Amino acid sequence: MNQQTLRLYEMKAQIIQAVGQPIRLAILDFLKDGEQCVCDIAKAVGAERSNVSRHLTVLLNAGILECRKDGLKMIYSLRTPCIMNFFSCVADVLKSQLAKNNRVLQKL
Amino acid sequence: MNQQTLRLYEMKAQIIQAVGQPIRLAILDFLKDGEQCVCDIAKAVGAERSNVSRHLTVLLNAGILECRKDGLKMIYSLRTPCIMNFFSCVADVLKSQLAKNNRVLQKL
DNA sequence: TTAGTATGTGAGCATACACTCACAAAGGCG
DNA sequence: CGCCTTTGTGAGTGTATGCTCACATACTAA
Repeated sequence: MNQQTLRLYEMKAQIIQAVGQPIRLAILDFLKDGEQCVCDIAKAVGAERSNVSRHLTVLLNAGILECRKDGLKMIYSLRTPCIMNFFSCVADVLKSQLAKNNRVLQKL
Repeated sequence: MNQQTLRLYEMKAQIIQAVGQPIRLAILDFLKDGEQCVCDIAKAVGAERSNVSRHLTVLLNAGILECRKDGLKMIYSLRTPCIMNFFSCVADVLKSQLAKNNRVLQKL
């Protein structure tokens, strides 16, 4: 694997990793219906404001979110809504995984 | 966010997180063309055998890979090839991100 | 059986990550 | 102006992650 290929994998991994965290998944799920400010996001996902702020920074740096300032508030929104396609893929894997577990359970 | 919803996000996050690592991305990319044994995977991605073995365990636990034993060798393969749909989504985000960076660069 | 190969795993280490607390900056409102 | 709200960030902490080395296990072949 050459240096350039590795770099590409690293960039892709950064994006995927940004999505692979429960609270950040909840944030994306909450934002799929439209832009929201930090305090409302924090209420929706049930986490500390400062913590949510950091999670938003991660998603911002990964290029998944964008934000604009509106008076006191910072409004965050999905920059690439295609990111939501992720979730159907993940749901497929999850279903397949649970189905396998069920097969194992039934053999007990 | 109730306990059940949180649990669902955690399960999804586990799957996504399993994919969000450069070497594991390389492994999946290598396996998309067919099953392979550990030593060949290690050669392909250019990492230590023991390290590759652990990465394979992560992907196995996430339900993304499956394996079978063939004599001395353990043969790994994609269990849910739909996982490859991930990558086109990621590529979209990456392109969009690079395009934005280019626009910023041109303003300098 | 003995030697060699493929694989997985315990131990240890360095780093990254998620979280909380406290505080500072920016803006709205009396 | 002073006070409150919203947001981001530095510092500290505990845990998770990725990696390597050494070793044990399982199987093949002479």
